[in-house]
Amino acid sequence: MEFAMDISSKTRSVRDVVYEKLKEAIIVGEYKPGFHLNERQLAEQFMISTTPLKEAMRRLEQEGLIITRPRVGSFVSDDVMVSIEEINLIRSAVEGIAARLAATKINDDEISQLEETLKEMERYTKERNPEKTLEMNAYFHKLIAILAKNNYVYKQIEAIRSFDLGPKNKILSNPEELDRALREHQLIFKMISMRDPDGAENAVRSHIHRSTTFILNTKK
Amino acid sequence: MEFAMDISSKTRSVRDVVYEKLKEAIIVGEYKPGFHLNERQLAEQFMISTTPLKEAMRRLEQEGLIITRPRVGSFVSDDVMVSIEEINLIRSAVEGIAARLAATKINDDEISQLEETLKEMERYTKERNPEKTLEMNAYFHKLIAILAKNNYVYKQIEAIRSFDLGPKNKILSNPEELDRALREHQLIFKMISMRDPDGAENAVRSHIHRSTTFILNTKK
DNA sequence: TATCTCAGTTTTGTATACAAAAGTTAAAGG
DNA sequence: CCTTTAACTTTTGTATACAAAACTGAGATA
Repeated sequence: MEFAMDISSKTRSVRDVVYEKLKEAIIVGEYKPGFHLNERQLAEQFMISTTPLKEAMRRLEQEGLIITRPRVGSFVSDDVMVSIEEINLIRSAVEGIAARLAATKINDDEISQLEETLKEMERYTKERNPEKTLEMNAYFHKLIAILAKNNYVYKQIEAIRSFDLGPKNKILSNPEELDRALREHQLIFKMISMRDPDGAENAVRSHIHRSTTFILNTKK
Repeated sequence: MEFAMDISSKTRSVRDVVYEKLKEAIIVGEYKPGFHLNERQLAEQFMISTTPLKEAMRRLEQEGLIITRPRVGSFVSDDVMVSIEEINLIRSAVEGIAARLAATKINDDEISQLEETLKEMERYTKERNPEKTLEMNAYFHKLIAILAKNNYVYKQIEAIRSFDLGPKNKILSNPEELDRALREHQLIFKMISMRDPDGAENAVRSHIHRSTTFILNTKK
């Protein structure tokens, strides 16, 4: 399976690596809200200079994960720990727009490509292979983001997805959930291939919303 | 050269100023899609070093406005010129979520604050003062973004809003449009103050959507 | 006691130097 | 004539040095 828009494999510059490390550390709570990300200290820890560190921090700042007070320092944002529910609200909204755009722009070749992905997902779901199914699940969503043909939308979705670091996968591996998700993905595909923007947006929104509430309810 | 003077502002750092300058230049089309943002060349033009320039570029990269190929350069993204329609789709989706969150979190003091803003907008609308009305319009939307109490959402909305640089204001100064917008804002306020998340989200979405199509239809 | 001042410390902001990768061109070899 | 290769050029990536703003705290003063 080749990923059409894989940007990360070859570009492993220091600034990218440290960006990912810092982001993960913030999201998993290793750096707690309010924590001072001391430039020199971090540079020493990572054994790098401040230049790539600064570049990574500007990206985190742009995402709202850290707040920088000039000449004082960068601090982990107080409301990084927005609930999974809120993050997924935004995700469902933006991915919904992606589906809408994809429905208006998709061509026949791309419909085949999307269908191929769906078929593969169906196969893995019937084989009860949760790992592969979830992998195809992620790719299906990513493909829609690509088919929106709007780099801004794509970037936003990737940024939001990187917040997912929890034990989500175990929950979603529930067989009934996999079947439900498959049916919803089939609906999404149908709407996009029919070039129905409203239908596509709604299908994605309700899918993400339902799947999120499922996770929340299962957790407790 | 012509940019150098503006950097004298002491309150903001060079990296922030140059970020805004570059962003505006990209949005208004001064730097066209595919244009190579040469680090050293730009640094010379702005009469600054490459460090703050790099930091600004990482923010633009994070936003998807430029694409950086390692050791090659940063280039204005090919699809920066997404139509005003697409930008506003995303905006309506994210501001819709902001309204939803605001409806679930708002307290009585904040309802008064929002009402105050609305009343001021009513006054200016009745006085037929388009400039002030639009100013309050912007503030009303911003206040909702703040009341969502989610820094991520706030940041996204601010980032999207910065794309607005067109002759939008003239179109929106149409008296009928101002009246229509006022009624819609009243509905939005009502929904949020009633703590109705669905109603609030729908009200914002349809308001932004209608107002956008009005602009598009008026333009031609 | 409370507040103001000012020097000392901390921390980031910016500039510059150098290293390394990618791109380019032209000559050599088939 | 086309392809390969290797030197050369261009451009970014990273490290380091220094400047400047913000914070801190002790001592003076009202």
